[in-house]
Amino acid sequence: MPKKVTILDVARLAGVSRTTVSRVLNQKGEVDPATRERVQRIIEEQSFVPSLTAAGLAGGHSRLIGMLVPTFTWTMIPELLRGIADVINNTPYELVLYSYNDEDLSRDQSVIIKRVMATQLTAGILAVFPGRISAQLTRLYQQGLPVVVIDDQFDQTIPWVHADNVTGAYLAVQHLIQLGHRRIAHIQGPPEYLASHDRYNGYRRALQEVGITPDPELVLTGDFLPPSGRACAEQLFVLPPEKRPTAIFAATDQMAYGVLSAAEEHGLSVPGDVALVGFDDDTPSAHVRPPLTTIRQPSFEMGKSGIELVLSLVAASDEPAAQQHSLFKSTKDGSTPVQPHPIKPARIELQTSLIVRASCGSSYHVDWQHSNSKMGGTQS
Amino acid sequence: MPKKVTILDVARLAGVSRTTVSRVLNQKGEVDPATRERVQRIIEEQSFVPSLTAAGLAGGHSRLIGMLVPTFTWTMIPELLRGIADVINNTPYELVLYSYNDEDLSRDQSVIIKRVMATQLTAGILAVFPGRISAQLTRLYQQGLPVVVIDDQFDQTIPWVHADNVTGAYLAVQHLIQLGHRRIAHIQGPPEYLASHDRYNGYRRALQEVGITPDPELVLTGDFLPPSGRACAEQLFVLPPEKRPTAIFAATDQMAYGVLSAAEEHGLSVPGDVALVGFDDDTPSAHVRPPLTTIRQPSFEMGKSGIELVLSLVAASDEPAAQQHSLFKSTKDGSTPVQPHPIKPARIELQTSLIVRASCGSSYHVDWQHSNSKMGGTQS
DNA sequence: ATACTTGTTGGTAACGATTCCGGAATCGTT
DNA sequence: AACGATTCCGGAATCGTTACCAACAAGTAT
Repeated sequence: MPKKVTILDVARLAGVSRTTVSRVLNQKGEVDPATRERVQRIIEEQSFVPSLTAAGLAGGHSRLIGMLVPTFTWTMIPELLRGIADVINNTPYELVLYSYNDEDLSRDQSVIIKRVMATQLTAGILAVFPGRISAQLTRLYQQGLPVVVIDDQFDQTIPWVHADNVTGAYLAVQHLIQLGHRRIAHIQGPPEYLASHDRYNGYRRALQEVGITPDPELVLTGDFLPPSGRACAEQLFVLPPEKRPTAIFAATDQMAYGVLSAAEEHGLSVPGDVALVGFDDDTPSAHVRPPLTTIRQPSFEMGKSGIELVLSLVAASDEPAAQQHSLFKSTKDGSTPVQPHPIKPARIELQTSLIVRASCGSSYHVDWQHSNSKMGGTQS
Repeated sequence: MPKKVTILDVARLAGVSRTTVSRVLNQKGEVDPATRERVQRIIEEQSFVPSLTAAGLAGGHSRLIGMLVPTFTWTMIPELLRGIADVINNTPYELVLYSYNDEDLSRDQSVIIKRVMATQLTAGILAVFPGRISAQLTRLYQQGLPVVVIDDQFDQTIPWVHADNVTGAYLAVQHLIQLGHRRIAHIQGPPEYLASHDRYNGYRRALQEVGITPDPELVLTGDFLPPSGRACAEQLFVLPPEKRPTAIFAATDQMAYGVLSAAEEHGLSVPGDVALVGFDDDTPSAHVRPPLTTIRQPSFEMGKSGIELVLSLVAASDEPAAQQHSLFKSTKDGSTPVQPHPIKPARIELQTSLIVRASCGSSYHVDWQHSNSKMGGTQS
């Protein structure tokens, strides 16, 4: 049980001043290789870890990255977290979790943002699927706080990381077209999320490419969850036979599960009577009956890229401290000019890939290798 | 954009010293109602929020709660987080996320613990499904850090919150027995997790209660995930007919999905040829074919109770600051005596409930209402 | 040899809040 | 009118670290 060893203790043991220890800690300034070595050994021996708290206070910058996560349960969040943790664990940074309820929009949103702002606790923000909240994030970003958004953004200002939803949806629908389907329905997600639009657009593009005009009657809106998928499917199944779709592209696997239930109830076979393709490649999708053809997103990589981007922005706003400081040292001469990020918005787009299983009625031999994916592959 | 208002600014505006402001902030000491009022108004006007960093440094205690989460994807984690966030959002505390990889045990474990210890960043720890790491947590707890464990603990020292896995499993198996099954197999989880043992014990108990001796050949071990469930099921399905089980109780829904796959491949019908019951009530379980009978855990409540317990422990170790301080003020007179928590270990057990669907072959009318659950109920 | 770099190091003042302790104001008693 | 008690408030030290600036040694140019 280490009895709280401080930087001063290390300094004493190494026979130097705490300034020097601090220097080797932050690899700033010149330190004689010999002393650096010595200090580092002592640090190791004492298993000394500088107090984040004190460092934050003194240095004016914190080692904490805020992570905004909606309580709304996206299935890919756990995988995303894995990617994020993977990176964070190799840095001196820690994650602060801000969870907010995306449902009751009015209250929670500004409260959370205020909390993030006010405590001045974090050096940067990684927002996962911000949905409606993303407007508020823009404000934060413009005030100089490094912010990165994962997967959801309408205006084009904040750095972001996202999967190529358009192409993913395009691949899915193209696949159905190649299997001979012409009346293809789409169950889209709520309009608050960019992903909903992107997937819809991919759907449109694939149809239009082969000269099919999208039929508005075949495009329904769900909320990403199974019950809504079931409800939409029921609407489709009661259409007169000539108007009924022969295939359905659901914007999430979860909604596809709902479609499966509805089909069973209506005595329709999948893929015999209707083909079905989902989106997300949730774990259970390989195990439902029939196994679900779907689009896989590189969740792990998205998390990884996202946090790396935040970290690089934070680092960048530390280096050119000269100008950036104007943000915090409120000069007495009146208004402190807000200094936006000089870095151009970084956008990282990751690729999606088609996973062919039984629910689309494919013989598993369709030529889909020309997809732009590196991860393609049928799985058990 | 608040230009970083400090406690000193508030003090000036209110015409008092920062000491007084601090007092109204922490409701310590006596402050004249009038001045308190005035100060509070200024605080409100300036939307001043004290810096957690500075407060932590000065006060010796932090407003951060560490949350240990394995990267291993438990399906109930999102729901658990919701419960935790729900509570935290109404307190001045924030969550720090420590994610660790439960797979490569040797390295990550001590690293994480060291990190938690060393940075002295958090006032308490909430550990979710710690599995193998739980021994290390005991050490932390004994050193005086408030620690609460959710769902996993072998020695009986740390406060914990858990679902009643034994009774859950008991209910599941009892239900199968009531349906007439006698040869009931169990696919259990890895021995590192307490839940695996508990569920196995519930299984045993239900069998023994009706005079059936558990057949070791019918108890297999998986790793909670679908492929392992499939592998175990295959082992069972190749048994000679007279030894083959007529029902399977899988320790997780995910493994049950694997069983479903295996059954299909072997041309066995569920529940016709084998009945199946899972555990966890994952979202997709209502949508697989056939819908899965399972045991539901109150994940949300578990999260809620867990964080509340941590918070109360933290509060308790703040109040009687006198003795507790001996922990941190390492006296010169030699060894600092370690002061264990005076509070008796709190244990909170939440109830589980049987969700009857089609996979067990029940007609949905079995009398299972005598379960100890308040949440019972068949769902679509 | 002197002055001037260059490279290293130490001293000291922040950072923003809490906490201990002593002093002033208020009040009721004798 | 004076006194202690009680309430309320301010001064100054402190937490562990970083930032800034001055100081010192050694090496090089003059």
